[in-house]
Amino acid sequence: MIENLEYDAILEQFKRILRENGLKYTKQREVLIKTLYNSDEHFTPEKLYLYIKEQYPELNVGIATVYRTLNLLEESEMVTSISFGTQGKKFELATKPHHDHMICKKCGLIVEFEDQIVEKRQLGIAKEHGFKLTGHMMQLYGICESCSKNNIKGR
Amino acid sequence: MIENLEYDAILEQFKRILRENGLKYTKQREVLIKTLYNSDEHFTPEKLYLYIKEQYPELNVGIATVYRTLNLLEESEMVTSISFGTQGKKFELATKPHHDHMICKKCGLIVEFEDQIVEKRQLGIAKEHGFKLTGHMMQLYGICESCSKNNIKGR
DNA sequence: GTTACTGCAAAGTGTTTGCAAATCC
DNA sequence: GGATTTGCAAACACTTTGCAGTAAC
Repeated sequence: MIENLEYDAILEQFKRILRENGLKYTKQREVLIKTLYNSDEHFTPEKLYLYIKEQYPELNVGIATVYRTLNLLEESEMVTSISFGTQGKKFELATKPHHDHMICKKCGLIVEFEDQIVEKRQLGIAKEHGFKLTGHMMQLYGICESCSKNNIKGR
Repeated sequence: MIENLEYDAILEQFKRILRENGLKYTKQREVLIKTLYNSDEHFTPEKLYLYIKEQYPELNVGIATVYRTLNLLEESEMVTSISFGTQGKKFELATKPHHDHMICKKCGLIVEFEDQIVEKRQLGIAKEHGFKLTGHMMQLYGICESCSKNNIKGR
C-alpha cells in the first residue's frame, strides 16, 4: 500500500519516472516536489506558485510551469488532488500519510486526526464498489470542548 | 395523477424560503428544482441547463439563471454540491437521505454509499477529541471498475 | 405599480496552450 | 547538438455580473 518514503526515495522515484519517459529533471520540478514534501499544507496551484516565487526568486518561475508540473506529477501518481468545497483543487504528495480534519463550527479550530478503523473500512467500501482507492477526504463538523464549556457566542 | 407528498413538501419549503426573503417564485426556478427532484443524477450546471433547454424550450432559459438559481438553492441549503477533478461542480437535492460519495477521478462517475461502521466510528473520534459532532462529509476518490479495465491513456 | 428576475453579452476567474528562447542531457 | 522545458501572453473554459426589458407580487 502507501509507504511513507523518505525524501531521497521520492526524488529517486521522480527522476526514474522522468528518465523512463524521456523527460528532464529541471530546477523548477525539483523545487516544486521539495516544497510539497517539506510542507504539511495542501497547496492550490496559485499558492504553490506564490510560495516558490518568494522562496526561490532567482528561478523566476511561471504559473504555467506549476500547472504543468502538477499535472505531470498527478498523471505519474506522485501527487493527488482533492477539492475542498468552493476552495478549488488542492495538491499533496501521494506518498505522505493521509490525515483528516475535525472543524469547530464556533471558533474554527481545526484538529487533524488519523483513524485506522476508518481508513481500513474505506478500503472495504471501495472494494465493494469495484473502485481502486487513491485518496479520500473526510471532514467532521462539531463544537470543540472549549466552546462547549464556555458557551461563548461565536460567529 | 399520482400525488407525491415528498415533492410537495420540498416545493413548499422552497416557496417559504423565497417568501421569507422577499424573492419570487418563477417558472425557471420551479422547473429547475423539479428537474433535480425527478432525476437521480448529479447535475453539472451545464448539463442541467441543456436538459431544461431541451425539455422546456418555451422557457428559453439562460445558463446564467441556472447558475444563479443553483447558488441560491445552495445558500438556502436546499441543494448540496460536490466538486472533483477538472470536471467542475455537481449538484443534488439536499433532501436526499444522508449518504457519502465515491468519485472516479478518471471519468467522474459518482457512486453514493452509506456505511454504519464509519458513521459509528466518527462519533468515537469526535468524543476522543472532546468534540460534539454535528455533521460530516466524506468523499472517497479512486478509479472505477470500468476505467481500471479500459486503462487507456487519454482524456 | 413596484420590485425582483431574466436573457444576453461582457467581464471575471482559473487553467491550458503556442511560441521563441533557455536549459538539460 | 538535439530535444525538452521554460516564461510569457494569448487562448480557453467555466462562472459571475451589468443592464434593459419582463414577469411576479
